Amino acid sequence: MVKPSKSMQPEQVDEVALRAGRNKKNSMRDGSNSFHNYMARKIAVQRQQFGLVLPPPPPPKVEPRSETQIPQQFVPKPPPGSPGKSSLLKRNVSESQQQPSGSSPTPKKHRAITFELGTKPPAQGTNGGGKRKVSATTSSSKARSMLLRLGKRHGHVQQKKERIQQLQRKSLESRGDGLEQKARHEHRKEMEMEMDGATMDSSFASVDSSGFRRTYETPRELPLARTINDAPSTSDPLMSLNGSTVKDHDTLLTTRNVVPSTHAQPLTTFTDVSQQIETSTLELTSPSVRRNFRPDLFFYGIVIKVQGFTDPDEHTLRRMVQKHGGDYETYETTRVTHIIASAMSTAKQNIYKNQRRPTPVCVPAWIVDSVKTGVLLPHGKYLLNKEQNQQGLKSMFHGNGQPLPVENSVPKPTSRRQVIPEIVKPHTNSPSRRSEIDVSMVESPSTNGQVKTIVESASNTKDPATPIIGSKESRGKTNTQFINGKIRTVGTDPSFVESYFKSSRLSFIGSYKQRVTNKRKEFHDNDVPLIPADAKRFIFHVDMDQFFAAVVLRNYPEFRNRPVAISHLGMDKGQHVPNESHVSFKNSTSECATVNYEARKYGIKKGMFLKAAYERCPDLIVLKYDFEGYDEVAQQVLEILEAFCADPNHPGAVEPISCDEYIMEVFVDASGQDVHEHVIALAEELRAEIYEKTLCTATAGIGTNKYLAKLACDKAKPNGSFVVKDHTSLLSGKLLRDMPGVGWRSEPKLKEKGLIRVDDVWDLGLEGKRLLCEIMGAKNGERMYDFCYGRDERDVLPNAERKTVGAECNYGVRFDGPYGIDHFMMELAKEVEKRMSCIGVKGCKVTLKLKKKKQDAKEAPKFLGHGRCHNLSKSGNLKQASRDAAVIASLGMKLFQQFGIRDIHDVRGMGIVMSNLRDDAKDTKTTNSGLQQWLTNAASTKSPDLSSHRIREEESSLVHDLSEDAIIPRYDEDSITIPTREMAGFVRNRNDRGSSFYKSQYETNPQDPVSINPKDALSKLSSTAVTVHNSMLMNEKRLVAPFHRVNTYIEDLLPLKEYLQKHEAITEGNVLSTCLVFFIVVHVERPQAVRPMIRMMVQQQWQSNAKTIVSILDKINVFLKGTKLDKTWLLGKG
DNA sequence: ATCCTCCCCTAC
DNA sequence: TAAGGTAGGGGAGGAT
Ligand SMILES: Nc1ccn([C@H]2C[C@H](O)[C@@H](COP(=O)(O)OP(=O)(O)OP(=O)(O)O)O2)c(=O)n1
Ligand SMILES: [Mg+2]
Ligand SMILES: [Mg+2]
Ligand SMILES: [Mg+2]
Repeated sequence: MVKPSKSMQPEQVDEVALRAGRNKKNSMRDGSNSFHNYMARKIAVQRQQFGLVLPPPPPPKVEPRSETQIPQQFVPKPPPGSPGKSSLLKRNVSESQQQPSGSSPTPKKHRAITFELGTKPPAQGTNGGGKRKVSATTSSSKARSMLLRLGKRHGHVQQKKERIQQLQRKSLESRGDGLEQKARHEHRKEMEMEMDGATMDSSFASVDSSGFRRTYETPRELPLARTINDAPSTSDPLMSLNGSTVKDHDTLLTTRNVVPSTHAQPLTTFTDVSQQIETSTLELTSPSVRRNFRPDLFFYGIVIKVQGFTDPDEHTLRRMVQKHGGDYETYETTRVTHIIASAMSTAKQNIYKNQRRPTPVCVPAWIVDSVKTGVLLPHGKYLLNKEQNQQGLKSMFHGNGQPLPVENSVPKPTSRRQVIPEIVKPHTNSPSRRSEIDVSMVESPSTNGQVKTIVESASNTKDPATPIIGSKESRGKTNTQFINGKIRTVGTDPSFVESYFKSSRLSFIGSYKQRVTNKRKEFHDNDVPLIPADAKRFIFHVDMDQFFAAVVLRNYPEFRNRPVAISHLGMDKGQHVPNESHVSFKNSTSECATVNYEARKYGIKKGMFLKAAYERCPDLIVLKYDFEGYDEVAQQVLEILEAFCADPNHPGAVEPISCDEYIMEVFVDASGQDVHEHVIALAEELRAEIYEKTLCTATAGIGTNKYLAKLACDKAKPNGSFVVKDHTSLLSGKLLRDMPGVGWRSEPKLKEKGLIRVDDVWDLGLEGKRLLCEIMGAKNGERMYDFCYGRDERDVLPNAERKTVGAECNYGVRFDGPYGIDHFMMELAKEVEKRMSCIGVKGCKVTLKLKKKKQDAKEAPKFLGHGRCHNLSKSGNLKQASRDAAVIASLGMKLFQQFGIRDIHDVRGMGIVMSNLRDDAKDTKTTNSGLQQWLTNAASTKSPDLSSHRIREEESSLVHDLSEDAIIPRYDEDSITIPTREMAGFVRNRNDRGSSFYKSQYETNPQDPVSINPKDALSKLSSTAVTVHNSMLMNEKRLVAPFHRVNTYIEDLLPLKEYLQKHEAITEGNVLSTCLVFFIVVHVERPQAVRPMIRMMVQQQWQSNAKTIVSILDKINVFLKGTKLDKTWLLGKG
């Protein structure tokens, strides 16, 4: 059994094992002692200096089930025998003991490792399929020792292979009966869909549009044996007909996003020229440059290496290139796209020429002229010894080999300008103009035949605007149920939509997160204390128990131990005796939002129809929603958590997930004895406070990442807390269905391939990963695979930027009254307008969502539900950002007509979603530049909101200046040998998308040693900061980098830094200045998270390197014009 | 290669 | 009779 050794993080074990195969050959060969030593020390150093990012030290051998079970005197325990913690625990244990048939008796972990060793495709290389290359580096030496320890297990490889074949056979077989299985699944689906008919018992109804969406949870026990009368045909003639209609409209009304003219950035005088020229010189430019996002970064995607003596010198060239978005390498790496040289021997030139993808060798004038012109000039005419190289290179790099006019150097823009419009015009201008909707168009034009159908079907009400409300009131049954003798629907009740949103629980929980984030923004209360430098990072996942029920039950203590469901049919507030309305439950398709744990014993699930719940438990107590109560409790909980995070003893940040769920990132002092006990104590403190203040119980799960925290929370539920010490035992037996990202659609697909539990993925190793990617998609598959090994790199984002605002209504949509589509549309638009003005945004893009009844669909199983529908959507753009309901509705109607709906009664739901949002404040914002804000905010430890900031030119200049200053070599000439090219950073970064366009195939082994000048090494360190900077600008289109990404880069640099320091090739001062620049230059999502690193360095270095620090600060202060940053800022308060 | 549109899926 | 929303991630496929 491979146990994490003392020096190894438990979480890293799997990673090491995973990478062992990849690095096996090299690491076996790598005998470099210093390298090995370095690696051994790396963890310790990392923890010391950047400790906040690492998982906790290995626990001292953990019993799988010895998790902390804190006594819960202060909260009511679930009633004895309830399916609470103990029984959940039991279930988990039994699951974990279950071995999938055919699995070997070897402990799972071993099997996973040996498998990977045996099956790793050798060609994968160091890039690791998007994995961080640091980890690969980190792993290699550890992997080596690991391999030694594992050596004896090589015999298992063969065994493993047989096992794989066996499994493959199995999966083939199951594919055979997979047909049947699939058919069965389809069958079930159809059955559910057919529950349209009142004939079906619809305990499990709740099926959506395409009949597929279930709103109840974990419907696993759904009986499969039921039958239906007829299987509806899968094709829908009406639909295809409509499809073609839509297409026709499409060509007429195609809408295309057009960058408004106001979008152009204030740039050099070359701006417009450059945009045009870039279009015409595509073959020379990275695709990204084609975007007019930042035309001044015309070197983006270009990576130069300067060879020999040049004029201007290497340094100047580097600066020029980086300033305009390009990059620079001191040595030849795979990233290099162009060699810059004034002279070169023929032999050397031939080397470049004979590469599989020749690297062009250009004269420095290419850079100089490009900068002068402000555009990326074709390098063709700047090739060194042009005549010699022209043939080969031209065909390589110039597509159709169009000869580049020699006189096409500097003043060419003018002559080009005449040519380009002919090419550009038809592509961008005309179609867009046609499609844009004029904002001034406010009148609803939609009174054509189609829409009029509505009115036809209307009852003969003369004045639909003033319906006689409650004419049936005298009957006394319901005051609000009927209107003019008809059931309230979108068609009969003019304010149906408005009141609907007030009563919809799903609308409530769906909009909660945005509501609360918005509220929090107003408070500006993000004063987060500094994080201790030696802090350890934990994620707390806090989820309220049976939330909707718990809140309501505060007013009904007598029902606490009775089965309770929350539904609209619940008894009135204040009423404490269940009335005889039980009879009405028997047929009710009202949904139970949640049920308490007592009711869950009966098998009642969240989202179940009331009639199904009642069937399972006739004693069920049904209570009404209390939305205000939910908001109130949610706010109390949030306040408690935020206060907790503001405590300097354990600072952190809260990300709201929903009204009853929060994720906290907490930095905990790890110097104490038992960290795990410590965090559990913290969690219990929190839970006690939550209960005291809200009388509702919460559950807390703690882990080193989001997934593990969630896992812990699931395990601890209800009313408990749990910290993950050994994630392997926790993951063992875990159903994949219970993983985030796996819902009711994916579950059967996974099952079909034999993937049911995490163990199944373990058994299959990389084959399992392949399957996951195949079923779940590349990204999700990869993520799930990582989850299976307890890995999760998702960042905690307390203030995620909102991208869309929408409102939809798929309930009660029947046009059986005076009000038609246009009214419905306007109601939705008004709702959207309301929501947009709440947060102060406008939008450019309008998306109309439509539910259209399937032709063969019967009446919906749910009362006034939508039944089986086609889900359609169509979008169009406004010329100018707007939130005006009339404008939105107008475009909405246009889009609606494009659907070509024949019968208005087929419409079962509609929604409007606005995107391409722009902040109202944007226009008036003439405040500090982003970098100024960042620095100032960092000084006051407030979280800046720069999420949509675009960097200005002077900011880039500062970045580049600082990065240059960081280079203070100690020895100018001596070179030093770095054990591997990889460590020296000579490997393409996974995020380097820009250079892939050229991907020079200069073959090198990343594990080869390489000799470099320390000065260049440092230059590499600081230029990485610039690389991040440029990459954020071009790829993310925003200034602020996610924390974990920055961390990745830091980790990338660590080995090199360490090595150089160890060999005294650089001074501490060098490192300090470089790192300082790095942190200052790279704008991180939450500056308070990186501040401890800065603090740490400054504290250590102040004595010996005050001069360096002061000079950096001076530069910043000049930039800030007034705001004074001094040592105190770097060191933090006190 | 990248963008855009339309769609599916998931979570609460 | 009841209130099946909301927002984001991601993929396929076509246009550029
Ligand atoms: N299909 C669903 C799922 C949830 N909710 C609402 C009611 C829940 O109370 C609340 C929170 O969802 P949870 O999944 O956290 O469920 P509970 O808090 O009710 O129970 P648990 O103790 O399992 O967390 O969201 C809902 O209305 N409909
Ligand atoms: Mg909950
Ligand atoms: Mg929850
Ligand atoms: Mg799941």
